[in-house]
Amino acid sequence: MPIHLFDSLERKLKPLAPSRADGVFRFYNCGPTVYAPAHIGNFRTFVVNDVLRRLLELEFGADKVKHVRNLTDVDDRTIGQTQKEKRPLAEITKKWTDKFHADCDALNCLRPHAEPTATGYIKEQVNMIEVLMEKGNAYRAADGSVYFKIESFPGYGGLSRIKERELKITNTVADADHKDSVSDFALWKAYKPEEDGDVKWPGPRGASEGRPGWHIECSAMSKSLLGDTIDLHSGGVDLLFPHHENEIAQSECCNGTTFAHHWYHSEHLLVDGTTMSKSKGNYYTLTDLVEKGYSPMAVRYALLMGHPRKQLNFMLDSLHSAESALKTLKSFKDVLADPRNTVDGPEASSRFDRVFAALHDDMNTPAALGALFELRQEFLYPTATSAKPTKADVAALDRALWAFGLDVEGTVLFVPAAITALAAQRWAAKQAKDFATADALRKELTAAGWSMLDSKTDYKLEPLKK
RNA sequence: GGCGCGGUAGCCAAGUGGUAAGGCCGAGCUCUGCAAAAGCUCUAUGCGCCGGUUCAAUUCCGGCCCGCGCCUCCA
Repeated sequence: MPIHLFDSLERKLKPLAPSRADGVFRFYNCGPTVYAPAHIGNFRTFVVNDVLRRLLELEFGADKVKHVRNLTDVDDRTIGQTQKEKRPLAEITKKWTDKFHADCDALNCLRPHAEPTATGYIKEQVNMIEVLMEKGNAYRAADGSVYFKIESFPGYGGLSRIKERELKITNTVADADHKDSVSDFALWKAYKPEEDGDVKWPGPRGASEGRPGWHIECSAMSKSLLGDTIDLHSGGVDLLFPHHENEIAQSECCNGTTFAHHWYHSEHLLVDGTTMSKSKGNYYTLTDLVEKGYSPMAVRYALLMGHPRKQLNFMLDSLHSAESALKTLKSFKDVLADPRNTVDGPEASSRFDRVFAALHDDMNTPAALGALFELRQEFLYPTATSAKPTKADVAALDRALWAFGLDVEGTVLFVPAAITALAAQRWAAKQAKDFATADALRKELTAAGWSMLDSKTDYKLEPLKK
C-alpha cells in the first residue's frame, strides 16, 4: 500500500509518488529559526517529518529520497537577538544551529540531505525577486523595499482559502507603511540602521540594500536544491498562512509552474491543554525535559502518541507513559532477538504489515503503535493459531522501530552527580550487607526524587514516578 | 466576527452503521534482604447533551453545550 498523506491544498488523502523520471521523491520541510532553542512543539513537526522521511526511504529506497530542511538565520527575530545580545548575527545563529542539531540527534532524527541557510542563498533570493519585479508581480516601495503584489496572482489564497475568510482588522498590519495593499508582503526589506545593525546585502536591481523577507528564502532554496516543482512541501499548520500561501505565490509567478504537488501540515502541540508560552510556565525545550530526568527518546515517543494532524496535548505524565512503553518495547525486542524464541519460517514477514498500513494511512502513528503492541502480545504468547516469530519477523520488528525512529536501546538519562554518588555509596553498603545504611541511603534518594533499581550484579537509576 | 479542529475509561489515545485498538496508571498474583524491575491476569453495557434517520449509531443528519487553534512574519 502506497503512502497516503493528507494534502492541505486539495484537502484529501493523496498517494505519495515521485513525479520525475529519475524516481527521486523530493520534499522540503520548513525548518527552525535559529535565534533561541527550539521547543518541543517545534520538534513535533520535525519528528513527524522524520518519520515521513523514513517511510519514504523504506518505500522508494534510501537513495530515492531527497529531503531538504532550511535554517532561517536572518529575519526579524534573529536580528532582534543580535541587538539584544550585541553580538554578530553569525555567532548567534551558529550557537542555536548547533543546539538544534544536538537536539535533533538526541531525538534520533535523520539529518536532511541538505540544510540550506537563508544567508547562504541571498543571491538566489535576489534573482527571484528581480524576476518577479520584471514580470510585474512585485514592486519597489518608497523606502527601497520590495513587495509582492497579491493582486497579480489570481491563485492567491488557494491554500488558506483566504478569500473565504473575513480578516479581523488589527493594528499589526498598519506597519504596512509603504505597501500598495495591506495584504502585500515583503520580498525584500530595506536596511534600517537603527534596527538592523550591520546585517545587510546589496538588494535587487532598483531596490535598496537590505535583507530578504522571510517567505522568499524557502522559495529560492527549494528551487535551487530541488527544482521548480517539488513532490511535497511540509511544515507546521501555523505556516499554512501566510508563509506557505506566499511561497506558492512567489514561486509560481517566478517559475510559471506548479510549486509543490502536495502540501502537508502537522498540527500544534498543546501543553496542559493550551498553547505553550513562557508566561504560562508550560514552555519546554528538550533540555528542560532532560534535566527533569526524561530521556529524549521518551520525548520522541510522546510526540508520536497523537495523530500528527490533530492537536496533541502534552503533559509531563505523557513522558512517564512514554518511558514505560519504551521499556516494554525494548523487552519485546530483546525476547525476539533471542534465537531460542524464534522458529524457521519464510524469508519475508507480513505480520507487521498492519503497522505499516497504519503508518501509510496518513501517518497514523497512534494506531501504528497500537498495532505494534498487539503484535507483541501475539508474538510473545503464541496461541495454537498464531505462529511463533521467525527470523523475518525479528527483522520486521527492527524495520518498524526504525520507521518510528525509536531507538529502544539507548535510554540514556541525565543523572545529577550528587545522585550518582549516593547510589554508589548505597551499592557499596549493600554489597557489605550493611542493610541499615543501604536503606537510609535509599530514603535519601527517594527524597531527592530518584529510585534505585537493584539487580543481582548492577543497579539502575530512574526518576521517581509521581 | 471569520476559518478550522476536537469532546471516547483515572490519564493519553485509535477506531467503526452491527455492538469499543493500544499505551500509562491502578488492583491481584508470581518473584524478591528492602524497594523495585520483570512476567501473568483484570479494569468503558459505554464513546459531551438532546432529538432524528435506521432492523441497528459512539460511528450518518439536525440542534445545543464545552474546549482548543488560526486570522500577516509562531513548527
